[in-house]
Amino acid sequence: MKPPSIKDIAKKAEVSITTVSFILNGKAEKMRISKEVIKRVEGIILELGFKPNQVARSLRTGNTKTIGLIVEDISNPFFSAIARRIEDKAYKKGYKITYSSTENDPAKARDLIEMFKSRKVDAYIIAPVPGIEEDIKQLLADKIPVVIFDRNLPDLDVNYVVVDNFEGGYSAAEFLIKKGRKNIAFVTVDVEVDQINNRYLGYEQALKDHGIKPNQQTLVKIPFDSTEEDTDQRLKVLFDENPEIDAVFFSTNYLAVRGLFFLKKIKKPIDDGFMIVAYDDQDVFKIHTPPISVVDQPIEQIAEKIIDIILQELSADRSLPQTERSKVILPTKFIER
Amino acid sequence: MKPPSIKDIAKKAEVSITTVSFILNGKAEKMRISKEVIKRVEGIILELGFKPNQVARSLRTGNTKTIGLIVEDISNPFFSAIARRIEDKAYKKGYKITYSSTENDPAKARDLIEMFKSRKVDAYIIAPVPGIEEDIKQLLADKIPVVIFDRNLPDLDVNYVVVDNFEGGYSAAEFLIKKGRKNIAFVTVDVEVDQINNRYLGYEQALKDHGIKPNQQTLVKIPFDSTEEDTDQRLKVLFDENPEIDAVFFSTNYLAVRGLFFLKKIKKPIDDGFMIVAYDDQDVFKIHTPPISVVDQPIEQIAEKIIDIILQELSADRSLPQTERSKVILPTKFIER
DNA sequence: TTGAAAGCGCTAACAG
DNA sequence: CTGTTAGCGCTTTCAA
Repeated sequence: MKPPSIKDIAKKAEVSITTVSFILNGKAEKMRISKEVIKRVEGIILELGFKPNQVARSLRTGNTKTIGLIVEDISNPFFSAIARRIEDKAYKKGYKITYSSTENDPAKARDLIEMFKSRKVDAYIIAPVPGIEEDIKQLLADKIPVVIFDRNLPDLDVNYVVVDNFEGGYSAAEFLIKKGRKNIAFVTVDVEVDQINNRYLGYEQALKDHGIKPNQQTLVKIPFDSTEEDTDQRLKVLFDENPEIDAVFFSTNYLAVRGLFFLKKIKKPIDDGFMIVAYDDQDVFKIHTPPISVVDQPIEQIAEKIIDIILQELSADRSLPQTERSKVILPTKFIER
Repeated sequence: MKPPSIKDIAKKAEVSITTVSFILNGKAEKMRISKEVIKRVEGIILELGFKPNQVARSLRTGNTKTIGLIVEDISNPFFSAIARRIEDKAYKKGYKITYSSTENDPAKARDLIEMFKSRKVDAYIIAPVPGIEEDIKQLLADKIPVVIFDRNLPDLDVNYVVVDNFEGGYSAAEFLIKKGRKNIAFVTVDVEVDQINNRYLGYEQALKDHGIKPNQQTLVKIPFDSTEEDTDQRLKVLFDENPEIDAVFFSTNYLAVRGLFFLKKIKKPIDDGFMIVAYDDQDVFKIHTPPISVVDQPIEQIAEKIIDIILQELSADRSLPQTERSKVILPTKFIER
């Protein structure tokens, strides 16, 4: 009942296992193995339903045809959409994806990288949390392909695919300003990551460029692991203490969603007198009444770029001198609704 | 620069690799290896940052500590939410998840199972498509733990975790009937899977129990790979040809979302004269104006059950006679909004 | 209490 | 053109 091994095939076909191996790996031609032998062996392979044991192959060749995907939370639509597309393209090249969620916890992220390492994944796609620079550096030193995305780690020379978050923040704030908003609150997550910071900086710059002084009172940082109640509470404080707020810019998709729930709960209407802008486009924002304007990230392109870089590095000759790292910055698109 | 192997550790510690292996696997006690040796070896392991090569270990032991997750589409919130929870519990037991999306394509599903097989994943969690019964049977014959979820394959004796879809369909239809609806359309996906069928049967039964004759004119089956335009077109036909419709029951989350977009586009108001019910709860339905009533599936419980069954089978002694398969049917909850 | 050695299934260098 | 053989890194039996 055990699956057949290459040995069984060889025995049944009355050839050596080398021959079978060559046929398996498409090297039959090059080795000038006779047509008949190939035919016979292939027949037996089919007949016995033989599938090479990938684990043994991996041990021997050192590659697992597996890519490790490390994100913040696979159930976040942004990440699951990326995961979906990456999987698709990788599958076509014979790669599988194994994923893990960090929950923004550097210790967990580090642990995940360790697990992936011991499992010998061929390449890493990481939405990094601060504090894992060293681990990534280690990967790089070992010449393992790595692409980071969503957030950049500025002091690391590594492939990355990000969007222009500064521009994203700027465009959102500018839109609100042009709509006559004077007191635009900024609600964000309490994690010091590059992409979030840049969204804020863009927002700040837009205010300054239009002669508005950023108000620290209306800058709210919500802990990543905050409960719904806690988030609501913080938003309540924001609005209670700053009744003059006439717009809110949410720096992440899930905070915007929570914000919408909160506003609904307190029955604060979103209308000409009070506007909302979110980051990332999702069905929720399109379908909301009124629809919510968003800074849209080109998810498809992001995924495409990531997997392109990975596959290209995977197929490159590692002994050659390292080519330039890919640094991709994609534009965001402001969608007015 | 190559990572240290067990051999390196042994050499440096001046013991045999057997000793190191025993220490690594917590068998030091049982083998009565001296405290000092253990200390010394552990020190060196830490010092060299040695991590056992999981691939080699897998080849030897035959298990990979990896669970294969096969779903319809990882970017569907229902599946990504399940994926998230499964990952979490599996991680705590030292298991990793590798996922794949079938897109409801039996050929792809079969291919995925093959890939997972050759990669020797220890267990399978599958949201099955019709047509892969044989492959699953094969897995079962090989005594590999399998749990299917979301949909059941009625002729297979396999562990499953599903919700009571009949009841779900019934409750939704009954709700609409009690709200005075007379012409309730049923919009569903064109895939003959058990769970979708049962949703329909529940709906049908509810109508019959209340003396309403199901109308085949208002039963729409939309191909799984339908484009947005095509879906819209089919919905348009539904409404154009059946102006008497006063409610729609969407049998899947994504169809309901598309439906909401369509209704918005044609400006058909959802109000006392026209109601919508969806399957699966999502932010979109909560936040919609008016909010949409849904048949809620207990995602957390589903994930929990799945992983419990898997871990339990994984830890069970395979040589023992197969215990009863777990057949879990969880109730749905109708949420009136 | 520890070590030697076989072998998991496969690839590939080398020999014929 | 095909076969022999040496490992990849680890676990585990058996012996000492």
